[in-house]
Amino acid sequence: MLPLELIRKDPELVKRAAELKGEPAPVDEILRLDTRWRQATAAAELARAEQNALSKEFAKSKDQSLLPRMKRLGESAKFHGAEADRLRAELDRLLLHVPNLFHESVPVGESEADNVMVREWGSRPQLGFEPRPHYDIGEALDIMDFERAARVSGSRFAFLKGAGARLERALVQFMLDLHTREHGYTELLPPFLVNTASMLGTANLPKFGDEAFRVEGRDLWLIPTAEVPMTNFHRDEMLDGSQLPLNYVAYSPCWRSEAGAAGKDTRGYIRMHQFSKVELVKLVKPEASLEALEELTGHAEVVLQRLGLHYQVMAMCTADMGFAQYKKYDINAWAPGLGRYLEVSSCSVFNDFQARRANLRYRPAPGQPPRFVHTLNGSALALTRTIDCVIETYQQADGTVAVPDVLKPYMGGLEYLGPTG
RNA sequence: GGGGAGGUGGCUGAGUGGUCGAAAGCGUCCGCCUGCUAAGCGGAUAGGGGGUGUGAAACUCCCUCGAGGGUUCGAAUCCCUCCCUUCCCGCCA
Repeated sequence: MLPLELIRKDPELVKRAAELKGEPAPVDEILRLDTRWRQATAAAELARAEQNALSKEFAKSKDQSLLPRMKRLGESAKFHGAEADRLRAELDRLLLHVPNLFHESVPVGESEADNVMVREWGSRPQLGFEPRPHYDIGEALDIMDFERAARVSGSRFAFLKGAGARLERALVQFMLDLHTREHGYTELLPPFLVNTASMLGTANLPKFGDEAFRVEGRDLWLIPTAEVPMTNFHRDEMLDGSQLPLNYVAYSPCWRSEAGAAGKDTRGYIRMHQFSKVELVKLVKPEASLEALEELTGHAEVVLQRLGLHYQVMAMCTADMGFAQYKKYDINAWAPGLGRYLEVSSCSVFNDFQARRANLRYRPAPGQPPRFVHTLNGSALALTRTIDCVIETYQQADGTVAVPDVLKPYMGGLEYLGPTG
């Protein structure tokens, strides 16, 4: 959420940013409501001030003749106050629909095609034979099962089996160990269901409710990402400046309805209603947030480097960036069998956009007024697509899949995923 | 699910109708004292919003004691609903 003062002071800036992001922003409506709200507030406060003054007098003098006036003032304050509350509620509702600004370094663009590659690591491997997609390999080795998953749950679900299930577990373990031991993150195992307030805090609501699954009859949502419980971990707290930055890593399943993706990535282990992810979240001081984004992105990249997977880091352009992000990098890893890059990570900085919604504050130093923290998050990594890239990159001519060196300790020393695996 | 207790500032915790945004303590900051540190002494210290206004300030008013509603001229305090925490009982992986 953007501060109302900013919208008042520079509505054109807010409008322009929203336009470039391709998001509607009810700026003019907000300005109109703001004016009316302030008028109603002034009227209510005037009446209440007078009422308070008389009330003090009455407490001392018990002068009964004051009562009728006090009663009238009370009614007036109530009347204007109710109007002010109504306008403010509408104002707050609209404020939740105003997208975040973006950093000046974000490329202006109209579509995915305008994203800018900022670096790449490795190169497309030459396998010396026709590479197969992960779903063919997975089914041939009997480590991925889409048919039974469709029967048990529906489309966009999968079973992993045997060495496939173990591979995902190994990857999770490897990522968590890397980030906790080498990158200084504290591990959380968060709740996988959260309430509406948390979804609002990270800006998954009100705009993206269609994307999430909701528990019927309860105020609970299946998390679309661990970012939601993680970023809300310190909701409504007053942090001490000396505690920052806070770095958290968590494994969780993620659930998404994929409402807008009908017909897209229907084949394979790519776009699932449920997928596993290792997520990084940082709470930092405002002046440190852009640097923290680079650091966070780097931490995600290390995972791919250790796995020996070729990838590109893309700076998202305005149109591809989304409602809440201030700046965002996607990391796309190469899947030789599919012959395309898969988005395995998305790393974003939100500035104080989420912090305002979730009331994440810190006191820079004793005696100083509180400030909002800046929040960041990034996948490191999404397991589905990482597994695809591992399988497709390490596939052998004989149909087996070599286990990357870093994963061998997590796979009980297993060298190859084979039919017996 | 049944019954009890409770949710107050950065923290602990008092406060059952007006003089309470709120005692006291802790923490923190400033000053004094001390060769230095500790101790001691004095002072300061919640958040949010509106108005006037400035380079910053300053002044002033309003709101906020878990959330929402009600009673009252007036609510942290009384009533209702909900949420959360905790204890006992029941159920249960």
